[in-house]
Amino acid sequence: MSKIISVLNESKKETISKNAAKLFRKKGFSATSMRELAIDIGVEASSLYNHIGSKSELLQIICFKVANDFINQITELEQIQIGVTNKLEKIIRFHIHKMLEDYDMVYVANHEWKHLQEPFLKNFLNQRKLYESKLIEMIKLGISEKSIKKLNPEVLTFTILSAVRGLEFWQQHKKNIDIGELEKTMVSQLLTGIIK
Amino acid sequence: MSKIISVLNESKKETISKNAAKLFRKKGFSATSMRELAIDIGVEASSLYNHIGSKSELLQIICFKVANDFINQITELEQIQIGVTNKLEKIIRFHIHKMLEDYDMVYVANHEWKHLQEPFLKNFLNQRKLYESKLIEMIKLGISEKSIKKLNPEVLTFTILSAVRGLEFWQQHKKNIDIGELEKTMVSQLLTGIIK
DNA sequence: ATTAAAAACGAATAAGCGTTAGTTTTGTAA
DNA sequence: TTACAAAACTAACGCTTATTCGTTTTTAAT
Repeated sequence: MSKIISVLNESKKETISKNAAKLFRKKGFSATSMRELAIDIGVEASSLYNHIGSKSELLQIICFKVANDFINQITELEQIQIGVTNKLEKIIRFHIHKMLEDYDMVYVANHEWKHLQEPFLKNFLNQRKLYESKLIEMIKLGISEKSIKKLNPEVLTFTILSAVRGLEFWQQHKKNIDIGELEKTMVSQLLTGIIK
Repeated sequence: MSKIISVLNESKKETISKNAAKLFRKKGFSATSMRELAIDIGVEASSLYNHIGSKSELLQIICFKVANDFINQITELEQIQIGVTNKLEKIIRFHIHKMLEDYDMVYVANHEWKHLQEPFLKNFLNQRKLYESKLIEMIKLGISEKSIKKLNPEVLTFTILSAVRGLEFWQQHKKNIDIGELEKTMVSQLLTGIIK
């Protein structure tokens, strides 16, 4: 019928991936069919296979794109010579912006990674673990420098990660909550608490 | 072949539901087949339908069981005459214990509710919204009483909820992290922050 | 031992799935 | 205009899905 329409400088594979991310987020990976995806793009399901290898590949593209973005950011941040507290603030803000810019993909990477096939599943979990351990090390450093309270570093890390990964809620409250206020509140809450 | 084995005072429907929760958590609702569930229970798939109405009903049972538990807890808490800060601490601890006791069900209610069919989907989201708004009201009260910092109450609420909903991580770190330490750390972190 | 209900079974159904094959259309460059 | 490649199409494959049906087995009470 029609052709796959890509915006400037975007490959057809990218177009398909972004549409897939939208559907995977809304309906879940397993509950999304290639025929649905095809309808959204305006093409027959079989035509998609001129551009992609499999449904599973789409999930891989999404998950590893997100994983790489976060790994790259925290790796850059490790080089910079600023205090641990400042680094944590930057990480929180990065998560907020990422969730704003690439909502579908970040959501899918957070929620649908379990449907990755081996060896990609193991690979993804390693990336995730790497990110977590970098963050844990940061917090341990902060504790030894006495800028962070002496509490369990793993729990501190996972609580921050859970909080920022849960930023999906913000998509439903976009209209009522300004992003600047969102950032300010979350940074303040996670770093200095909520009690006066 | 064999029969569905139920432990004391547990109906067969409950046995099936708990096994379903375990599978839904591990593989997701859509990726779990009734045949797999039947194998886990030790029976043919068709036999399950002597006890349940549909696969969808299993998800309903799980989601609303969890929703009711949380609604009941916060409703009880509303009656009690203690400070807002104390209430928040109790809520955080309740989430931790719930995640410990009913991990599979809580996980499924948090992650697989989108596969509920109408009108159950709307109903569930209403329950969720009710819970959230009760929590928001609590925090607003705390702000007006000046026991809580004057920050956006919705963001404060969703950050706390995200943090406690993300408690799944703890299941993978059971061995390394004591539950008492977990509670102490999270309560301290969410209420008074991490910066010294 | 007889009977009735509960719960198991195997087989079948219709629908949907990801994917492939073969063919036709479309776009592009010579 | 011709030729070639890219990308669309239709049709079909083999498989899995939730669920239903009719029947048989098991359980429990008389």
